[in-house]
Amino acid sequence: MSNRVTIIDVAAKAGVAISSVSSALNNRPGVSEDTRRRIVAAAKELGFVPSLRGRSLSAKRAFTVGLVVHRDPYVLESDPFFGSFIGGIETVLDPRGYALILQMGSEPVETLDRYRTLAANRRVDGVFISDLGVDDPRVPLVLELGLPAVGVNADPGFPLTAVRQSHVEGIRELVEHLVGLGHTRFAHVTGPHEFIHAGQRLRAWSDALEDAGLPVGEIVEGDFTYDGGVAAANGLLAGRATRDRPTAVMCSNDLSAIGFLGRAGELGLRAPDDLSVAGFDGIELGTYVRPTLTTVATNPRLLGVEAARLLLETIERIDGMAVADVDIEPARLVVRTSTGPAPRPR
Amino acid sequence: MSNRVTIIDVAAKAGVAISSVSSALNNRPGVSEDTRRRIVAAAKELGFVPSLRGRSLSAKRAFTVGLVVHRDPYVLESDPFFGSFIGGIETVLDPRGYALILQMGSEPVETLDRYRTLAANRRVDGVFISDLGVDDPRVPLVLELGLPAVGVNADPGFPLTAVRQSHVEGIRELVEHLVGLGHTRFAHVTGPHEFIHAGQRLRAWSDALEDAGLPVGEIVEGDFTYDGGVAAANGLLAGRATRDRPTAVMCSNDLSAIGFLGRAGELGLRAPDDLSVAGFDGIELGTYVRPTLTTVATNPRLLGVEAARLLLETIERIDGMAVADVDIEPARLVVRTSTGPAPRPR
DNA sequence: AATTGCTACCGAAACGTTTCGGTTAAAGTA
DNA sequence: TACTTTAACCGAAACGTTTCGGTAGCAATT
Repeated sequence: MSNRVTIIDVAAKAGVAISSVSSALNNRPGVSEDTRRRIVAAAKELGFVPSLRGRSLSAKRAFTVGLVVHRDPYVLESDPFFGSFIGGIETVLDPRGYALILQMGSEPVETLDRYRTLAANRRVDGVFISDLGVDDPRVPLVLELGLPAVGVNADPGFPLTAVRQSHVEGIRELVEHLVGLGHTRFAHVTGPHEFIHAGQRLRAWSDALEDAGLPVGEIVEGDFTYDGGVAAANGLLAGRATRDRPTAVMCSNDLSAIGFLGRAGELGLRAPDDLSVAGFDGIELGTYVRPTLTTVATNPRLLGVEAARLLLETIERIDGMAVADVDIEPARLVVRTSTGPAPRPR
Repeated sequence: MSNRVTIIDVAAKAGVAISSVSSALNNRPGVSEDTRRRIVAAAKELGFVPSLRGRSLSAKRAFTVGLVVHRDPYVLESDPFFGSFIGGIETVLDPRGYALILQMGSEPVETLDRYRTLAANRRVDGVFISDLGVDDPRVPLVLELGLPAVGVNADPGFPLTAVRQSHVEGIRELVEHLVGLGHTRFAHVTGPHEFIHAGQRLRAWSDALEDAGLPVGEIVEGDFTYDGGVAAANGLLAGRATRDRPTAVMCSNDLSAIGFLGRAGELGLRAPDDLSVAGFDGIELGTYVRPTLTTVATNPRLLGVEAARLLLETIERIDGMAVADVDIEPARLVVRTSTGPAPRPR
């Protein structure tokens, strides 16, 4: 209601030109220490906060970055990734005067349109691209739009700056863990094949098993949901003789592993005695369910922190040079109680 | 890179003044149908999109609203509310040219600061206030700041516009359901007492039982987490004689109910035979766990839709009049398999 | 004493809209 | 014909910054 105090008010109060106020408050040279102090005092006294709108127009920047998530509502609901990822982003954005615009598109096309509008009216200075798909259309789009962007967990050769957390070490550790426990019959429940990280996890799993000289075993496609884990358990376990069942199963994420375990229990198969099951993600829920879930724990918060850092760097880059990728520490195996020695053949 | 096309370019192309372009494109009167068509054609041909920044400065509006969530990371992680709530908000915001700024504060004080900064540099035109606490400090803050705001599931007498989904019908239905099954020993696991909705649910539960002429039974404080449910089960079930245990338990949310059920199972108590357990929320996970979870299903998406509608109405209100509250259809009982007939005393 | 160089400061333009008062020309009235 | 009304259109101000070119004043140089 009371009209906002502007730079003009500060200039009047300090008895200087508005350009001097601007210079003083932004630590630009060309203003004496004396008047700088006077200006700062006046600004403080008046409670001056520079208008983002004025600054935006002048600087040709929105001081805002965007995240468009495109997921099934349910997957999003129960996915711990975004909460922490966004939390991490925030810790970087906030002190630097940026804010995050979040949009959701259920359909991929819809998502693309969101990016387009975001770019068209310059609502954001840059965007995050998470949940990368194979041949993700958002990549050529942001390139065409000239919109600064950072990819999350991109494959090598990604044409934009990317932040990554390697899956391979942790999954290799998991395989070694299972092999060490004497398992020989493996299975892998993937995520939807259109996401590149589903493929990355499968590949790490297969490679590690091959390197160990063991058969890769069965591979069934899941969908990252609890129900997908249930379905996979039905396919891999139900109505099979003991000797035909895998004894060590990795699910592509924790939620589906928990679903898998639940269904296995109903079928009379208890982990870790009858079979071993591991997930991927490291969600908190995995520490509460029984058996507690062996998993490969990622760090979405740190991923968010680094992604935000990279994006701001890309945006504020004066020259057109690309910003170097960042790899955070790899995801690591966390052994809990859902994995154990391979059952003795009787 | 190619410089953005502005209203000036459109005016030049159409051979009119920029004010005419503005009038034409915003459907203001004072421009003939003929030139309007010419202007629209020119704008389209040039691919003109009005600059949000220019518009913002001129209109003294950010065309942005804010949501600041303040929750434990873990609660947020596994809480299905925000995904759907935000999804609902988006469907309203997007067609009206608004966007959502999401911020997270883990500490309550931090959250307050976020609101303050958001308001100070006028980054948003209004905010949502969700997860209302008792004597929530955000309420006096936004009132003091003159920041348009909408509260979610506020108690009666709330000084701001609010959107609500009543709990009482659904919880009453739940009580009737349990009473009809012959239960007589009840217990309730609350949410953290600092949230008003935890109190609202408890009150509805107690009132319904009282109205049925039955003892309210034990009440233990939970925290909305899986682990909180586990702890509550320990307190209510472990080491007790059958006749001292409650046979019907409502947990204040689904996640803690699932934790409760998990721990009960470990203690050798199976739902629905040995006891009945119900939750509140209606999360998808409840349909997958065994037994499937009886619950009172809310509609966070619709809540988001209506909250956004109300907020935009409040913002665009010319007169200072308050916008009327909205009540969406009450949360309803969904009976699944975690509740059943009271166990026969032997 | 005249010239140069530098610092501190100022004024105005630019960013891209919307809005408001004013001007023109056509149409209507006496 | 002379006057008023009205619609269509225009120009400029306003929104609140930053930036850039310019000027005044002073010390240093010749």
